[in-house]
Amino acid sequence: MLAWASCHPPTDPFLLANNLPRCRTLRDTDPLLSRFITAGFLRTPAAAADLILRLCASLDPALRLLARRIFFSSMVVPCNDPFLWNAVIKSSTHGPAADPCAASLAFALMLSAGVSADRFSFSLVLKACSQDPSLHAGLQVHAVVLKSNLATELYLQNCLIAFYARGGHCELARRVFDRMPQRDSVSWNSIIDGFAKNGRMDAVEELFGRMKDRDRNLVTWNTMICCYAASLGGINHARELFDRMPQRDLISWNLIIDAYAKLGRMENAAALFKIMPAKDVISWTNLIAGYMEAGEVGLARQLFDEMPERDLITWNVMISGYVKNGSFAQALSLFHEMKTQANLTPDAITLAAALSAISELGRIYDGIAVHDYIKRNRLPLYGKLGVGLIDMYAKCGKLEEALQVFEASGNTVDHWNAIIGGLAIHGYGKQALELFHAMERLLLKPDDITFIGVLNGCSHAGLVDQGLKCFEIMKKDCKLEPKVQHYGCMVDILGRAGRLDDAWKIIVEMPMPPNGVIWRSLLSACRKQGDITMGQKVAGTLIQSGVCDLSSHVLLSNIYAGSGLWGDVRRVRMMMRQRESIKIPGCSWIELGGVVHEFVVGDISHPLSTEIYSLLELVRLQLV
DNA sequence: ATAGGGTTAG
Repeated sequence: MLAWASCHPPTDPFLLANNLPRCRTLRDTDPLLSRFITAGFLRTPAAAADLILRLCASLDPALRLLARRIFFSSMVVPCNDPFLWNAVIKSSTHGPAADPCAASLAFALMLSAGVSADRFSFSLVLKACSQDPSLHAGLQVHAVVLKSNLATELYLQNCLIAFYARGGHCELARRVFDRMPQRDSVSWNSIIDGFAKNGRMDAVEELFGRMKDRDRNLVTWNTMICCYAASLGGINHARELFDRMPQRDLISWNLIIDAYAKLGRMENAAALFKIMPAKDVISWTNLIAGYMEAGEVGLARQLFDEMPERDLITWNVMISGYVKNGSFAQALSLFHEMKTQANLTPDAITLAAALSAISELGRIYDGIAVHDYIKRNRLPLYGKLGVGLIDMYAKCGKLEEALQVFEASGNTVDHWNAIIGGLAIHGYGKQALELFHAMERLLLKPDDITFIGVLNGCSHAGLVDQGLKCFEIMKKDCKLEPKVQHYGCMVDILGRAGRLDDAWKIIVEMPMPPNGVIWRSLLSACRKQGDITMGQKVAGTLIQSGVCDLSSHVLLSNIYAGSGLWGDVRRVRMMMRQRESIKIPGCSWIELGGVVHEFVVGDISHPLSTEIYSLLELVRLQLV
């Protein structure tokens, strides 16, 4: 418990807070707390209550945490007024430093302190409970509602419907709804939205049909547009509703335009965008996202430059849009522009997009800078950020660092996939396999991406039996249907081991048509084994199926060359010339002294090529 | 930052 401190005329708490370096953790706020005490903010319970209220409303997470700490350690309980309790609960429910557990805890403490909860307390704590996937806390709050004298209030019934609907328990929401003596628009809208979000269109239609026309308001119509837009083939129905509704607001327009954009129907989206009466940042951002998804990077950029204001989501859409379309350099330059010019703080989505651009470009120093930023700001690694970091370090060849991040971050399948895949592409097949078995021991369910990594690792490390075994585990134990990539890995594994007939068998027996990559993988195995008969058989099939391209010709001619069949080499070369194929050279990069050099395979004119080749040779020797 | 709530859009 805090002692009530001696008096001093209170000044502004935010002036005191601003004079300290930015608080990031509860510990950082300790000096601030002692200054609050000496300044007299905790002189009386009333003064303390005032301070807590102000801190709870702050946008600084550390200050909100401090408020809760002062509140709980001093037990400022002003008679039976729930006002202060509600402020504390709200500070843990909304905005920065949101913490559903703290909200439920405050609510429970409130009840045990003998303060009876009011309508605000219930609605706040129910909102906090809906973040928790388990129903436990929420069901208990429901019981407290029923025992209180507020059980019959329409407003609280609506809160309960929203709580159950948000958690996906629409049948329970329906039970509350059905037992209500009277309902208003909010009740109807909440229950409809609950069913809509769970794909229960049958219930949505039934409920909407039963609604009286005077109960249907703008929110109802917008909710209906939203759920038809999200359901398969529902766009025309959504448009019908949009045209039929009595009046439309900005949300209605944004919903219908976004529905078209999500389907890639950009001409419809753009037409409506042009005629809408007012546009906000969401309208612009949705249209940009649609163009990015459709691969129209230029049009997206044009809109981005044209729009009056951009927020964090706009920048995120642009940066991840560039990444999706393979424009990694543009993604990175926009990322830097965002920090320097837009004065916005990147969030986990921005950083994850930036990391994937960085790993594609191999810009390890940018990657380390992002990692430092994440560490400085204590951003959690359990989501996409951890995965992005592991992937970035692995793709840049820094496997030690990748493993370190892996150990420090969350343990979702995606984290495991990133590290297993990273080890695999660098030839550490044994380690990839070990991690795969560790995953099994932890009863973590591998997915199809996991197996691409594992099989890839077996292929690179020549682990034939283990590869075959994993393929069986995938089908039998995990009940996963192998995709064309998995069959490709198997062809690779068998081909490298010289089991060309088995590889051939995989290709002809797989349930989907083989692609060019898979044939070329076998063809290149034929070249390595010097198996002309199989090589010709494969090449023949390739040419017949029309997926034959230049690299297949090159492989075939190499097979002949390897066996000294120079006549056949000439024949293939002739075929290549006849098709007037243009050689698309292989391209790679390497980093020397912090500068990334792009170079083209076979391009002797590159000033660094000699150096690069000797370096690559060194790397290869070290790996052996 | 300056006193609280239930339904709709990225």
